[in-house]
Amino acid sequence: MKLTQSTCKICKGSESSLFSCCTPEEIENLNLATNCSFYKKGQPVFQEDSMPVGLYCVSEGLVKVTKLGSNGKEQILRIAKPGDLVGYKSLIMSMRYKASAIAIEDSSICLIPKSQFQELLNSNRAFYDGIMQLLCEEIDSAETKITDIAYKPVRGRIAEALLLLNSSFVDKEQITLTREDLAGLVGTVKETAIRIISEFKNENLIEINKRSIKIINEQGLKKISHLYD
Amino acid sequence: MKLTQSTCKICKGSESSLFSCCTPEEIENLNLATNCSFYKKGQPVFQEDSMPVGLYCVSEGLVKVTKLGSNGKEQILRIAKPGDLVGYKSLIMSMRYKASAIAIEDSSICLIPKSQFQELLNSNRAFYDGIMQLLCEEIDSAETKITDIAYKPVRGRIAEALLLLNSSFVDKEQITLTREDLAGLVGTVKETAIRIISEFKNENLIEINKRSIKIINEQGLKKISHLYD
DNA sequence: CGGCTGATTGAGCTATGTCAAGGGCAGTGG
DNA sequence: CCACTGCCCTTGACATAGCTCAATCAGCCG
Repeated sequence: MKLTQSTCKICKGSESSLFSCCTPEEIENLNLATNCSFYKKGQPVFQEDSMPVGLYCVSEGLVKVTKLGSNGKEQILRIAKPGDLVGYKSLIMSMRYKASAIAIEDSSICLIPKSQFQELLNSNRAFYDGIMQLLCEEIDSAETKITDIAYKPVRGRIAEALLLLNSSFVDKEQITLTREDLAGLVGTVKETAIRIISEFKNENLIEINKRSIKIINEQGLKKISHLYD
Repeated sequence: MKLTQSTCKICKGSESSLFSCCTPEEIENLNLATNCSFYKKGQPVFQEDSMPVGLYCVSEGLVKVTKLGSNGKEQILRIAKPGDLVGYKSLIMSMRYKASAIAIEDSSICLIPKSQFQELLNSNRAFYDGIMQLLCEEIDSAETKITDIAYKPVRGRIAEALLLLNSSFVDKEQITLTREDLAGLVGTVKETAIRIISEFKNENLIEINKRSIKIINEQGLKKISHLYD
């Protein structure tokens, strides 16, 4: 994978990015202060219980945000893709991270220093509002996840996760997560995830090349995912 | 239960309340616009999928915020006690409620009209910051809940829930939730919750008078709750 | 070629859900 | 004051989804 030197303009470009509400000068300031680095697949960006020093913005690659559960299993809370911010909650609360972030692909990730972030928060109301929206969305998805994990069978959760992954990463059309990460995402173990994936394959809902999964019957998966609503 | 006519001063009094960062005039304005009503146990305050008209503030009583899961089981996302706000997320996002709120005790609940809420949000930075803190805390607790439900056995989750309930409702020292609500809180079914509660009773961790639960060995429960971390 | 990482598959086991049948207590109405 | 009714709570018996453990396989890289 080739990694270009990132600038915040790139992220501003992505329509989903929060930086779209920043002025050119603000972006320029960010650029000056911001520190982009490269993370190899598997490398941690930050760790649960450490203190945040700034806000991370994924420029290229993919990052999983995980929390350690009982018996050491890891629950994936969300997966951040280019343009996504990571670690803002702990930064806002000025508390230790309650989760870890780990690159699951070779990634380029920028660090916006805490001071810059706070300045933006203070000076740019739209930015502040945007962060608030992000927080609200995160609550929504967390609450949905709670309800799913509590009552929806693994089969339904995997179907749902595949659909979600597919819709978020439209560009690539292939889901390349490790089976173990997929399991962590829906709160089950590797083996169970694998079994269900092969069921889906046998039912012609998905195709598998090498490790990566391609959805070929979206409707079917949707039906399975909502079977129990 | 006797319900007095509420004023926002009451909520302002509770140190946890967000209104403590409001000026006396702001409080006075709220009082004028705010509309307090009484809800009988079991009565809905608002329903999933309806549009928010304002912010609810629990003055007396207890309210559960629930989401319907697969097969119609209800997951309790949180329980709001006097001084707590309910329904701010959907209000901020201007979206339909993603959860319902139901009184689980006879309650007195005030409705702050949407316009008032937004005005406060716009004019009082401390209030805005406070809401943001609330959102962050909610994410934290939701993410913890996800991880717990995914990997911690019911026994541990019930112990945890009892401890949490106990610490939030210090004044009453007794947990009076229905077994079914307790089950909904930790994502299991009534029968399982009941069985585990009787185990706890047999192990002298809790006492039961009538339906209500009193913790008599906090350390023991903590140990069970963290057995699997 | 050997070693490593991840994917698979099989065989059991167990926690937890489901179904069904009481039991107790509180409020209501005669 | 008693019987009735409607909540909850409780317990037992049983079924099964999903977890654990263990063995094997397949691709990949040095």
